[in-house]
Amino acid sequence: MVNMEDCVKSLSMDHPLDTTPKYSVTQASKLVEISEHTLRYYDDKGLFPFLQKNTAGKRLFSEADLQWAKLLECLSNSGLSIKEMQKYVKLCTIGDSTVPERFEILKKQEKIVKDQIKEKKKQLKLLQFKLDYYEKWCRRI
Amino acid sequence: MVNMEDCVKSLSMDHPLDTTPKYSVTQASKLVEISEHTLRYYDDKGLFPFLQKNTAGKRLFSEADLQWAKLLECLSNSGLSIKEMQKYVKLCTIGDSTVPERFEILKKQEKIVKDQIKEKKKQLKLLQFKLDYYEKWCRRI
DNA sequence: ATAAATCTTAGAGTAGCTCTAAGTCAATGT
DNA sequence: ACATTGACTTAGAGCTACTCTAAGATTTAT
Repeated sequence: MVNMEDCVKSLSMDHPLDTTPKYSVTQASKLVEISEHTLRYYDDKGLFPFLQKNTAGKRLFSEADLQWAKLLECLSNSGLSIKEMQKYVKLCTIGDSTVPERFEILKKQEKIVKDQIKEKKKQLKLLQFKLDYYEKWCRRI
Repeated sequence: MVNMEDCVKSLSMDHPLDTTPKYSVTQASKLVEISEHTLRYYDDKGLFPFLQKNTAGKRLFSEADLQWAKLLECLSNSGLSIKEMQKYVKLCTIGDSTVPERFEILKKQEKIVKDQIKEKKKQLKLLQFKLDYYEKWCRRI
């Protein structure tokens, strides 16, 4: 069994990983720029396996949880579904034996993001072509 | 009042614009790589203002419609909502007087796509950092 | 101690597809 | 000529990932 630190330590380059509960959902939301709704939604879906709650049931995010949130956002934005993220979380909680499988998941996402960048560049070109056309049209009047 | 050609001619760089109805929804879908469902959905939403139907009510896409579909896809992928696309379509059908407004819409989308590319690059970096970490971990075993 | 702020949950609402079902129509085989 | 096939139509249901709302609990400020 593995802990939060193992899951996210690759994200903490310079700072030692801090798992002490510190931030309310509102504070966390502001720090990671993800809506409170989404943070709660992700937690409800089990995507914060190490998130703590105080006696009153309030969520308390640590620095490590914030880093983890950033990874979730990255995976989601690159097209991973909630279900697939749940699977990834599960693999993380199982432990080191799942590293190769986790590697494959991220490798696949890496390719997807690369393709997305290519697509975005195409979109940009198309928009700029139209803008250029409109600009010329305006000058010709 | 403006026609289909005006709306999409900036997209037809080398080829003369062809507005003759040619392709069924299935054929069009394959050509532009957008699902039949989505093409019908966009048409139902009024996003193909010049799309023709034959006597039996079947949609017939011209080359110009295919180019237009590509633009719709681009706008959608860059984050424009259906409502905003409907507005853009409306401006196109009104005519030349709306070119400045259309320009502003596309200019805004250009900025958005540029930001999206930056975001994607950040995501890629994060994934590659994790991949690198996993790789090192595997070798260390 | 009362009011305001901040949190909780369950569940409804939304956007943009995505799919299904039931029916229409043209082309082809017998 | 007529049935079958297959590609199309529509209306509307279903899905995903949020996004918001309402009702209630707890903390904080006066």
